[in-house]
Amino acid sequence: MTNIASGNTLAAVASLIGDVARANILSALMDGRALTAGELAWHAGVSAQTTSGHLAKLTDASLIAVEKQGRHRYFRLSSPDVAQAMEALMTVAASGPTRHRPTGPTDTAMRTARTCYDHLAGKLGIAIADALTSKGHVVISDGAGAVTRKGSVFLREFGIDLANDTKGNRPLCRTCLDWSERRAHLAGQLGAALCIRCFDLGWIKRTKDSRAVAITRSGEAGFAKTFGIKAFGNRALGMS
Amino acid sequence: MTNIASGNTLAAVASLIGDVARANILSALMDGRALTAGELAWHAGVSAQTTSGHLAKLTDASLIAVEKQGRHRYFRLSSPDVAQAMEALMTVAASGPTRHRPTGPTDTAMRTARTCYDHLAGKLGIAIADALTSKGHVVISDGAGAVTRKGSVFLREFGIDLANDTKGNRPLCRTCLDWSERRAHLAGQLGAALCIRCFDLGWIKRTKDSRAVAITRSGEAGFAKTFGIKAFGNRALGMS
DNA sequence: GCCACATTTCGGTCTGCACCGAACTATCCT
DNA sequence: AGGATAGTTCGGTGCAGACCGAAATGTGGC
Repeated sequence: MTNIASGNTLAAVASLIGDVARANILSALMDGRALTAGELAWHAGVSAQTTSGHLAKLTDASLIAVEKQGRHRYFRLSSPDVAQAMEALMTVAASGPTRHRPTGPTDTAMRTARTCYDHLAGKLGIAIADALTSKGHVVISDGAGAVTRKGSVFLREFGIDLANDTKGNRPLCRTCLDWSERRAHLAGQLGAALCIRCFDLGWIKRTKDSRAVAITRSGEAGFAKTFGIKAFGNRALGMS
Repeated sequence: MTNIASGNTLAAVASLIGDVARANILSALMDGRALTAGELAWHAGVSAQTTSGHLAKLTDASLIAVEKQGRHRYFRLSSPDVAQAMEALMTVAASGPTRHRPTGPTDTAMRTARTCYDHLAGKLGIAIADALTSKGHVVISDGAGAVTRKGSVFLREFGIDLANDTKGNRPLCRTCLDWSERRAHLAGQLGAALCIRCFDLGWIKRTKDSRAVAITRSGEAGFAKTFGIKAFGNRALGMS
């Protein structure tokens, strides 16, 4: 019983995430959007009353934030910190002993391409990271990434302009360990910008009731042409 | 109830961390060392029998790993992933609504300087990161850090040699958000190397029963001379 | 004003599990 | 061998909290 401060409230937070219904709620919010209590009840798999209680607890602890809009209440993750904690827990969960992990259709879609709070993850996210790395546009090591000079030019052409710092150092970005692939993909400013750009270009579309994203026809062409990534959909995702 | 895979086992892991006794156990292991079941029982604040049960659960889930040595069983965190998840949870806990966070003497020591798995955290960790940043030895942004060319030279002189990658890109390092200071400090390869070097130089020493580290007399002189960090101990930590 | 829908509050049930006392196994020491 | 120390297993107790039914509050549409 050394430090009360860390052990105590740390347990409280983990305990909140440690309930299946609440974990499902938080997972559903992992794409960064805000959902209503009703939608979250559906995701949680429990009744509306029970969900209400869960949402109150999560809000109290500031894991999620509310915004009232008419007769709906929209809930979202209160900060990227929460998303990062969730991702870290998923990584631990995925690296643990392989329980019978049911690989349903939704699961397959999730593994192919999904949003991870504000950036892309899954096979697509990793393929993009690999493509940028192998062409020398970004350098990744030790859980971090940096955009090279060459990369800055490439990204600007693609429609992304990242701010250099005052001394002209190349912009850095966070990497995020993918729980499904156990590989690093791009998060941080760059990851968010890439994700937004792909949505804007119509290369990917959100799917209903899931964080999985679908790759459109033009997306298939675009990813192949710009990043050299081919073979989407049900087939394995690879690079040229 | 969309994805069973993520929601399910994620909750199991979080639930394990979400018990006060187990959270204390994991916290005690956060300095990367291996402790015996008895020591962990003391940290957990519960009886040996109860602790044994907790340790079995944590081991089953691969959150911790055991090593038998005579009549002792040494437990340690099974991977840096677990440490990262813990750190992420602490960050969320610290950013939440300020409960009466008891600021005892141990707590003060923890805030001043402590190990965070394999690197330094607390005021000291941040002061080092600040010092290296302000002198242009490392660049930090977006949850990542990079060592500059100038920084490589400085570190080599200090006794740390980090491997450049094949293309001669400067080594990157992970940063870790400090739950007590809400600032970034250096983790990853660089953070670990710095920590080891400071121990080797005798600038810091481990304290009994805590992750807090004590700054030695020679450490005070060394940190001031090499990094320009002054005013340790009970006084506030600052930079010249 | 009235109905439909979204969400919360209340009350009560029931399960899960953290906890300890006591007894048991294993290892080291002399 | 005998005693001490480290750790586990077993059995029983008690509390916390997740869950739902029913009813209340709030909000928008007609």
